Amino acid sequence: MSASAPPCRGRKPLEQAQIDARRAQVLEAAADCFRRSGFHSASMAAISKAAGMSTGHIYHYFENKEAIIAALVERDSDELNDVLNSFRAQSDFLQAMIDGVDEGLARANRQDRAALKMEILAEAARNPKIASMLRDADRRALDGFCSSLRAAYAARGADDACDLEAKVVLVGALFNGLIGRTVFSPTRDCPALAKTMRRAIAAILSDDDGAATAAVPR
Amino acid sequence: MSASAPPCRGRKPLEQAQIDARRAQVLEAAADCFRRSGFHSASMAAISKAAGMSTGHIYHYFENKEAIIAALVERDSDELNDVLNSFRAQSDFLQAMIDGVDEGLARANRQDRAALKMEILAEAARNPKIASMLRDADRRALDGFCSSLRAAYAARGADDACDLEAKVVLVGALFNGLIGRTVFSPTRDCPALAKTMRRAIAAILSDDDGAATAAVPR
Amino acid sequence: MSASAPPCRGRKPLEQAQIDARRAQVLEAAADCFRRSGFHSASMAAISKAAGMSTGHIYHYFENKEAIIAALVERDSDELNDVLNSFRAQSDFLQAMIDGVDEGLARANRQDRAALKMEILAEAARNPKIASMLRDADRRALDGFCSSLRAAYAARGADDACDLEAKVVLVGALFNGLIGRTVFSPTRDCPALAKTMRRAIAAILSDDDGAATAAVPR
Amino acid sequence: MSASAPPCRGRKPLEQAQIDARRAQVLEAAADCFRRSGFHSASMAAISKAAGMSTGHIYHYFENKEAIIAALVERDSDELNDVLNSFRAQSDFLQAMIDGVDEGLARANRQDRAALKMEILAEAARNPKIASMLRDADRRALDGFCSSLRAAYAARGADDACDLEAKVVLVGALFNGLIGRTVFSPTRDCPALAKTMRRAIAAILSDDDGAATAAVPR
DNA sequence: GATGAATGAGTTTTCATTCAT
DNA sequence: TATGAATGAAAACTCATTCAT
Repeated sequence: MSASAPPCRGRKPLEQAQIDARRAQVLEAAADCFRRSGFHSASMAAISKAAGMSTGHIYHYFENKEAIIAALVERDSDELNDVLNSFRAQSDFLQAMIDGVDEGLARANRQDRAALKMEILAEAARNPKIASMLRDADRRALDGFCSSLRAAYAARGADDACDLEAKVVLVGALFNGLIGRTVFSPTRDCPALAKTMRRAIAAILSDDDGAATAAVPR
Repeated sequence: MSASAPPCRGRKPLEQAQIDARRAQVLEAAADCFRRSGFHSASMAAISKAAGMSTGHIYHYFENKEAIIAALVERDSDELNDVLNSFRAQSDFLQAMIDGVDEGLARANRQDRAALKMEILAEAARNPKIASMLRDADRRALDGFCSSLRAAYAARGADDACDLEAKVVLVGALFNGLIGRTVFSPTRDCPALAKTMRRAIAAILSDDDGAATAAVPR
Repeated sequence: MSASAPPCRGRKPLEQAQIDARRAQVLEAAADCFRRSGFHSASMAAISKAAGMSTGHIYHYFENKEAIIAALVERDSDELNDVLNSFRAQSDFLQAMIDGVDEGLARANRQDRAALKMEILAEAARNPKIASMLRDADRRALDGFCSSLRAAYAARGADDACDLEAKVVLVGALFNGLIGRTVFSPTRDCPALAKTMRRAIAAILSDDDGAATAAVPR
Repeated sequence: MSASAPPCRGRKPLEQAQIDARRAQVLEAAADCFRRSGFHSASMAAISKAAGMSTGHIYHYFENKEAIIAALVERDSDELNDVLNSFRAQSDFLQAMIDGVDEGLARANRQDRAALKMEILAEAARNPKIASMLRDADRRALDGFCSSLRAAYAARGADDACDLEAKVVLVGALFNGLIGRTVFSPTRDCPALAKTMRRAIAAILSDDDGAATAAVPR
């Protein structure tokens, strides 16, 4: 009400920054609700309450509930790109991936993130639009990792590594599989896990695909 | 479908076998609906229609919707045990795990199974009862794999392998991570993936935790 | 079907006595259920369980749920007649009514009877058929009491008492009002109540309607 | 009906008065439905239709159906207090009670009130929450009448009347018993009843508990 | 006579969405 | 911009009743 007092700038439409802030505010609230109740059991009333605004007003920022879900999925998908970029910023991309294990595990182990991730995957299984978003984000991340990896192998003088995409997919799967566990059984901090994980990643990324590797260990 | 009960309205007290068949019939229908729409968007009306019986009648076999979900989760949780047993039936447990990769990938890649799995994990994130069921099943499977693995290592004359549980968890994560991908991007049949997967599993299960392994692949 | 088997006493239709016994069995069970849950919240399933027979079978003895209710109302309505007859069996009808206070209070104070009575009255308010049954029973009881009272007054040499029906109605109201209390607040055994009650009934039944009686006591 | 709120869809935050009016509107509609069909057979759809609003909207004003019932019971319970207060406003409390007979009979004889009252008593028999509400209201009314009566007796120079509560209970029972009759047989206006009623009440409230009173009327 | 599986309409309640203010 | 009252179409679940056996 009195909040609409003009800053001398008249009754101009809220600047884009304002709008973005509001959207972020809703998104944050929605993420909380969705984590707790899932996409479909979280009511718009609950979201609006958590966001500190009226139900009706949310519809100024999002066309409907599905749009909120989509925006959240988008936001979540961006995160992997951040990780990619942080690896790229380091001198040795390969080593960065292995060194990133500890932080990766810590992320995988956060209940709230895990819950939302599972919610998103479940939604993707039934909502083609969401599936498509995930597919695109996945494509981008895969390409990014592959190109950086290719460069890393080259710098190391290795042959152009074969089956790069399969490698990246598997490293990703390792983390995502752990995220899945988190929802029912958060892993306590575990050095053994990190160590074994590093070894697994190293094995996946290594390029010597000698026949022996498929044999039983020792 | 596979229901051996004729669709006629039998009235003599159903024998247990009959009852079980009916329950399975409902479960099958429910799984279908849940895959398509998720636990909470699939209506009892849809399930009953798919099961070929009236809404009301479903409640003769399941106390409520949640009970159907729980039964499905139970059924799904049993599957890993079947895998464990099939490995145990083979002469070399370690090799069996590695040889099982192809079949495992095939399983992981089935859309319908993946969708239901994600639905279950998402539900676990918000429903403590479901989480607890998963936790129990996970515990049982983990214990089973660990004890068989321990025996396998001993037979091979290896030291008592350290961090066994971490190893098993990671191998599981690898598959579950791939299942997660399946919902948005089913992997076409891919020999490279299988090969890399075998190498990864071998590396995880191998017991030489030399410091070198944590280093970047040559 | 086979019920039409001819005599020889073999598969004869159940004797009337049998049928009556079954009906009574159902009625007893239904009364219990109705007391606990009311006419409309008590399910046929609950009644059949309490009666120790299948739901379907109840419909051999009663056309439908309403018929059970009606039969119960009928049964309940007969009770007042029993009281009337017990009074008539005594030498002094008037005195019998006053002496009956203690037993009457005891009856009025039984939770189960009170609950059913209120259920019946509530039902009568919405179900004309039940209302009509109550009206008829009430008419019969009223007439019975009035005629016995008239005889009693005559024997006592009193004038033909005026407003007999009003008197009887009021005595009845006294008891029924107490029954109403019982559902929320069963009166502990209370000599004061009985004493006051006797005085009230005596006053009601006494015929000297001197102007003074309408005045304030003392 | 008496709702002062125009049927237009106002959207500014309703003031308390508005809210109260809406609640009253729902209550009025519900009372009508309950009288006709009873608490459990009256559907929320019927109530909302009678109240002129959508089913969903009723839940803005009442948490659920039981809350509506409870509110109605509360409202009904308040009425006896009004009667008490009107008696207290008169110069002679005892006389007021006796003079109040005509109005009391008129009240007792209204079909709609009687139906609702029986519904409430029946509900109390199975719903402890309602029973408790009735118990509390009864307690308050009893205490109120007793204290006023005690004062009246004292003013009159009578001994402290004994068994006051029993007296009040019986006077109440007299009226409530008549209300019970009303549902199946509304008493036509009847001077004889009123006269006898006054005599009964006078007898109940009078304090001379001579042994003679328990004897048969001359 | 006796059973209880089966039906499907009906119940209460929730919720995304709209829109007058 | 912001509100929240209002809608009405589901949803899960219950239940009287039927009827093949």
